Amino acid sequence: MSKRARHQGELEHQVLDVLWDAKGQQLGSQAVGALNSQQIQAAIVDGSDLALTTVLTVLSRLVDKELVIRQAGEGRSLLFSAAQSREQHSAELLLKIVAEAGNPALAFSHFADGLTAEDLAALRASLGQAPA
Amino acid sequence: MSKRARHQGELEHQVLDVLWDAKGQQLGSQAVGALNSQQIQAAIVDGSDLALTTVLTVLSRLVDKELVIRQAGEGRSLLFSAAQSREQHSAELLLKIVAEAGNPALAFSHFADGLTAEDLAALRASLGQAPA
DNA sequence: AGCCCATTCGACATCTCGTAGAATGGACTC
DNA sequence: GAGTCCATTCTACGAGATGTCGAATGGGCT
Repeated sequence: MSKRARHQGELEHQVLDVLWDAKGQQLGSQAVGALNSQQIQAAIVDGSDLALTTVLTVLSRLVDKELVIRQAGEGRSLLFSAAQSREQHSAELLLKIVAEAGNPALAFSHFADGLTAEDLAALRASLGQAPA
Repeated sequence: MSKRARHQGELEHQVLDVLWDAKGQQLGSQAVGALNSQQIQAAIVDGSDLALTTVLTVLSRLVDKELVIRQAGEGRSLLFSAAQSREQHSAELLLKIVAEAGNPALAFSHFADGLTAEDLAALRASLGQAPA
């Protein structure tokens, strides 16, 4: 049964990725990127086919963490969708780290040093500064 | 014995904090903020006194993660020090998140929205001096 | 009512982390 | 050189998080 597994949180992350991608390309349906369990199962790139129950277990754990929203769909099926966009989630993590940083200013300077020119420009832009 | 503990990674974080503080106030000794196990044990604010072996176990785990550096000290004692400053560590985490963010620009704008005015100013300042 | 299938429950394995006693080994003493 | 002392290392166990499912449930449909 147990198939030498991925790193910690890997599967949960993969599921979130699927949901985030779905949310990203919403086609107009009012249900923003909501997918059912089999669609999620199918979308997980992981070579080995995971049991549907495995996907569902992960999904319910993500719901507990409030990272995924579960809503009723057609018949007795359920639809899952990411609670936030991938970027909102990233921003939340970013903020959490800044909150724990002893000296934000110093952390920011190291951070800026490590960013690519492209990302740096994007950051400046989002801060409302002229890019140059 | 087991004192139903802290959250995940709490102790490791406390130990890192001690080491980071030590690194911050280096007094001139060439050994940059290096402390021995008992100094670290004593510095951990945690009300309950942890066994020295507990501190050592955590320390070796941190060494494995390359977050702490272990060097020989007086006699058979060992000295431990943080591999990076608290802020460098924060910056690394920040960069890792940005690397995983699908759309950095979008993530940055959400990030900026959540920052306090103070942190926002600090971020602007650190970007201001960045090379173009 | 009976069958089907989506969902939920319950389980077990592994890994991480907290926590620490027992064992080991080098340094120092006599 | 043997004995002692103490820092370090080994080994271990409990709990929580996560991966992974098979079995049990339950609602809807024929």
